[in-house]
Amino acid sequence: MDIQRPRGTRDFLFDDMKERKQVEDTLRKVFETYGYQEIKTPLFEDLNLFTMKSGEGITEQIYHFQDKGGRDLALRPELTAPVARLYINELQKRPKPLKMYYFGSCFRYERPQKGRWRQFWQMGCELIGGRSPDCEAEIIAMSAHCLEELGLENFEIHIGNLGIIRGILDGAGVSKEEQDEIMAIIDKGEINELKSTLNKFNISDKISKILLTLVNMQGHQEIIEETKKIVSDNEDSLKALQELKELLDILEAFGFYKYTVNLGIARGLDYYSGVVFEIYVHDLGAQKQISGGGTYNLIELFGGGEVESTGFAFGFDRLMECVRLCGAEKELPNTVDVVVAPISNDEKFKAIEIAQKLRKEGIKTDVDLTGKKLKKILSQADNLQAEYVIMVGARELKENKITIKDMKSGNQELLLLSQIPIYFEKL
RNA sequence: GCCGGGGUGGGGUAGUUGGUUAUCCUACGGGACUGUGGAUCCCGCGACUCGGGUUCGAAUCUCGGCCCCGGCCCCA
Repeated sequence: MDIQRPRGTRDFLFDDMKERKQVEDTLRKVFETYGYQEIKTPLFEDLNLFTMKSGEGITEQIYHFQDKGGRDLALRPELTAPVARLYINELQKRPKPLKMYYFGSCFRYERPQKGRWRQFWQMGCELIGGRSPDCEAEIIAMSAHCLEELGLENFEIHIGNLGIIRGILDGAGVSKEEQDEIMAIIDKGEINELKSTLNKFNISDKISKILLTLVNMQGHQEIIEETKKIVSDNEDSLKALQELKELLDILEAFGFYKYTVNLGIARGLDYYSGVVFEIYVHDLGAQKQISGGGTYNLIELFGGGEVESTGFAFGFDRLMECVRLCGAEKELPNTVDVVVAPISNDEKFKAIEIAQKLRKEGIKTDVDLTGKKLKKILSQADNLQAEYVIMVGARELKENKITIKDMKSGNQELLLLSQIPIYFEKL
């Protein structure tokens, strides 16, 4: 019987994992320099955690099941809700702001395609209990920092504030449900569908015109002034706009200018409330969004206190795709530094002894225990990109020596057993 | 869930107007070389995605499943 890997999942081989680990370590390092601490939540959670407030879209894509106790559980489709739950369960009384990051896989039952898998990894941060818009600026600047650290350049960071459009809709007396529907269509970017929906909800021509103008607003700081004129008679919108302006100013203090103000971004998940942002890499094709985030009020919805929180996550697999695409990969570390080669079976014990000494010094060492011929061992060592081979043979051992071969130059010399640690001090 | 393109040894491929034993490269194992790698030569290993149909005969035609790729929907 031939058992296949489930659809939409992947096996990662040695080099894949080396590359992924490098990217993971890079992000981890950046997050930690901003004072974020790692957390880990379960792979599955109570189904309600996700169905409650993540919006309709996501519930159809959830892997859910009942365990033997009849509990309705779900493989997590995202990590923001689990982190909010963790906060409410464990961290409510900690001093604020709380900065945390996570790295883990999520699951969605969807049709796989480029940049989309059924098991995928997210790496992101949540900043709970900070002040808006300062924490939003930090999060955005930090995500840009991550991308720069990875050597990526071809990304665009789009920033918007849902409060501007929500303010207009509130002012026009549009219900929460209708608003959500409208926001979903804006997120899609379907102008015609937006027009017909605005019509369907009997929204006045004047308001419709404002909305259609807003969703197309894209640019730099000048957008703020232009938008101010358009929404001048709506206080909530003006307030949201002012907040966005402040965010941009702070962002520039962080040293980041390469942003795009985009009032047309809405985010798929319903729990976002204020500032939202998305990062695109157009070369990726259809699944070009590598990150998204914003400010949300999940914690309140789950029965926690009234706490501002902002978060974002990288689609880790898409990030990997970018790194590959841009040729930004770093050199992969070698598998072993040294291979110890017993010339015959008689030297096997001695070879093991030498290998163990090296390993205890932290040197990546392989020792051949299969009784291969020296020729094969050298070939294998070459394949593993070992820097040195230590040949342990009867001739040398008679004088308490071994032969050490530098695999790059091909040079070799005799060494006393006692000198081996000294020889490798430089490694 | 929908549309389109695919699936041949471990990896990459040739072959598809149906017709002997399915091509080549590479990787791997062994040998030429009894203690010296990345070279050469020889030998070996190993595949038609799965199931049904048409046929004297199917990798090749046909139907369906599975999986992969690109796109839609949706999303990271």
